[in-house]
Amino acid sequence: MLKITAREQEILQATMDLVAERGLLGTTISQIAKRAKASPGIIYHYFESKDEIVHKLYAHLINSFGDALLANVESEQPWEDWLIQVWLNSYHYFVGHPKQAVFMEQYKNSAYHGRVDDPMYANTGFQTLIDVIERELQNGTIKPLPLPVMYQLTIGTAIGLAKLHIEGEATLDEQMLQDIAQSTIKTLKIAND
Amino acid sequence: MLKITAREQEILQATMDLVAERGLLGTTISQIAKRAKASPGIIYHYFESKDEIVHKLYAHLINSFGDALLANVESEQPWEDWLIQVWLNSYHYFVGHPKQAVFMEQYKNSAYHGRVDDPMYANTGFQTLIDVIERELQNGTIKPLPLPVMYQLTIGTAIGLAKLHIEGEATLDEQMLQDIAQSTIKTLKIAND
Amino acid sequence: MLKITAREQEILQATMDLVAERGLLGTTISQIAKRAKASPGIIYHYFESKDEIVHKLYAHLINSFGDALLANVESEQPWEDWLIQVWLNSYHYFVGHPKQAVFMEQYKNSAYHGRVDDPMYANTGFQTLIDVIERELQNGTIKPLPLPVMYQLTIGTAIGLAKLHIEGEATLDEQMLQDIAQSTIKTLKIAND
Amino acid sequence: MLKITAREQEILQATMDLVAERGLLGTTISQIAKRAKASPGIIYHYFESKDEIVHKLYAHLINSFGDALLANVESEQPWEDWLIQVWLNSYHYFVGHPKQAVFMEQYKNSAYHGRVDDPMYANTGFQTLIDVIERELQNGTIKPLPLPVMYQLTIGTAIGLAKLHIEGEATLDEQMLQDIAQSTIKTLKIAND
DNA sequence: GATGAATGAGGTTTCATTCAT
DNA sequence: CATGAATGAAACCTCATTCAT
Repeated sequence: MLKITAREQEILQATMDLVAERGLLGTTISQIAKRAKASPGIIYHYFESKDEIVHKLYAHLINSFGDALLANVESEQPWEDWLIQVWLNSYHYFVGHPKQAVFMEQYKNSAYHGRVDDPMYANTGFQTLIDVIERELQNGTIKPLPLPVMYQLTIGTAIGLAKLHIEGEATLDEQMLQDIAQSTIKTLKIAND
Repeated sequence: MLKITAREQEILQATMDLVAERGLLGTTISQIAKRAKASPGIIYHYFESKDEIVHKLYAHLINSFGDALLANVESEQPWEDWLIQVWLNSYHYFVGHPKQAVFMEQYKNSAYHGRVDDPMYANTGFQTLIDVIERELQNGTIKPLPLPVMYQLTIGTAIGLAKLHIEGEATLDEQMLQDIAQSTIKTLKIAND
Repeated sequence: MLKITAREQEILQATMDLVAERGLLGTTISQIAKRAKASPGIIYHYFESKDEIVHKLYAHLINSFGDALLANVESEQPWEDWLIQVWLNSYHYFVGHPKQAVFMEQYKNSAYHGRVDDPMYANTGFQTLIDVIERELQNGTIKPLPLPVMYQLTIGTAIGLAKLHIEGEATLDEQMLQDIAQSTIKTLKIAND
Repeated sequence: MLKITAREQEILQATMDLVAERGLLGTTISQIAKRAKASPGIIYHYFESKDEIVHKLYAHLINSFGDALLANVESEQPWEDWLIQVWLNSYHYFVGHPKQAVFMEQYKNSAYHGRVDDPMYANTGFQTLIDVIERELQNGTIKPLPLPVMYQLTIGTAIGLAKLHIEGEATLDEQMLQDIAQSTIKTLKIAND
């Protein structure tokens, strides 16, 4: 786990806020400095480049998201209930953290993404998710789909819906969410009747 | 429908290729000119600005995608089969047109998007899709969800999976696709047993 | 005297109109072509360059102004009355030809001016004016001032006032004009009492 | 009164020099940078745009000219003598500051002028001049002419003559100047005999 | 005569990064 | 640690001029 000083934290925070407002390329080092009440020069004392700021911020947010995935889930739950809770956690995380959502989306659609390993897979939250899925694959309870496909069919859908909420295009009540979560998880399940 | 000359077509094509390679902001007018075997100046004979190129290209691709949505679908089919076919069409369109997919994704996550009306809703393919959904909403066969939510749960999922394919992260055989398509459509359906 | 074809006349007219609207450097060959219902290419059949258009237009307008100077003046008049009439002619010419006024002002404050001989001195109207002044200089009725100074003190003032009218900053009735004309001419006169 | 740093002063100075040599539109940011021994980029650290440089320079020069108007004038003088002194000040200011004269002329005949309030009227020198004129208007000693007309008939004439001097077309000795100044001021005066 | 697509140098402006203080 | 002036490459865009048709 990276150590992050308070000053670095302020810089990352300023970056996230600005990217949420103006996009990744609309955000300049000068703006970050001003927002973080710092000078452009000092930014380079804490970070090597704009790239490093962006990558570290992404890694930071991925960690934060990974932790949120496991909130309120208990390992003794049946796997379907467990996954539904993770699904809901994804949705609520992004709805409750719109700036993070915008930043991550910007990141993934930028020249930054793909140039370094995605730190998502180094996160404990995701690892736990992967572990559960692989266990159930071996138990023969879920369809033998590639992991990214499963991720897309579940968390991907939750995030997509959260983005609709953020953009004000559609809001869902808790009942509907539960219903949709159940349906999407069921897509993975091997029908046994 | 806009008339597009051969020269304009070449410029749009060059733009799409480059954006697929380097992203929207990584693509410059000079590069477009060089790729289209033209001079930077002449670009502005055909288009008013880089913005206009990008918007027109997006509108063009949306049209192309909208047309593809309705390929091989017949109006007499039961709506579930109809939608499944549209779902599969979405998937295959993006798998078969990866550059288009990358461009459209870049566009939606850029400062360009949202500054003009999304031409998606003016397209016949999408209109037909919307008509079918609204008809079934009135027939009481599908859940009363906001349209964007339905779009996300169906076409959104198809596109997400196609992107995985494009990025080489996961490939699905036709059998799996059919299965997933059926499951995602079923998410919309009101359970009647 | 230059021969000017109808087509050339149209181009010069379009140029003057546009310069009056947008300034000398705000006027492009393309705009001139469009306004003259021609193509950019054909402009270069009639003129060597934008410079030539501008210079020829200026020469043309200077001629026109020079002719206007002598309207309604009769050689038998006393020289003061003669000059007053010329003064008024100057004023009324510019008030009645605001586009010409704007163009000539733009021209004189541009890189164009000074690079070629000012065609003003080759014009019959101005020559007559100069002749009258030099005759009176020899008659000892007017002060021995350099010609440009006399021009400035008389016609220069008239033009300056006409510009105020054109810009809507001040209008003068005929009575006032007469009065001012008389006063400015008197400035030249040697006091003989 | 705006604070202007030494660096800003250098940039404005370079701009004025270049405009005097090549005109307003013939002067580029690169040239200004080079003349001010700076890089093009740093210009934008001090000014928002080329426009801002031009407007600020004009405002600065107007102030300087306004101050010069009142040099050596004493409020106890009869108004005619007072105005004659102001007239001579105008003339000598422009003769002694030819670059300023060229710049201001360029400015007034450009697209820059008229887009912002003319700072001339916010200057104490001009205000004092206007005050004196309005006072005498009420005293009934000068003709009821619009202010711009009076300005043209007096200061406008002085500036016009100064320009002749700058362009090397005509020089006037102090005696002639006094004489001309007296005559032009007399044009304003109501004849009382 | 006439068209209008094409060129390419050059304009203004932006911004990640450096460095003297 | 901290500042912010400075750099300079590169972006978008304009436009006088040419030339194949």
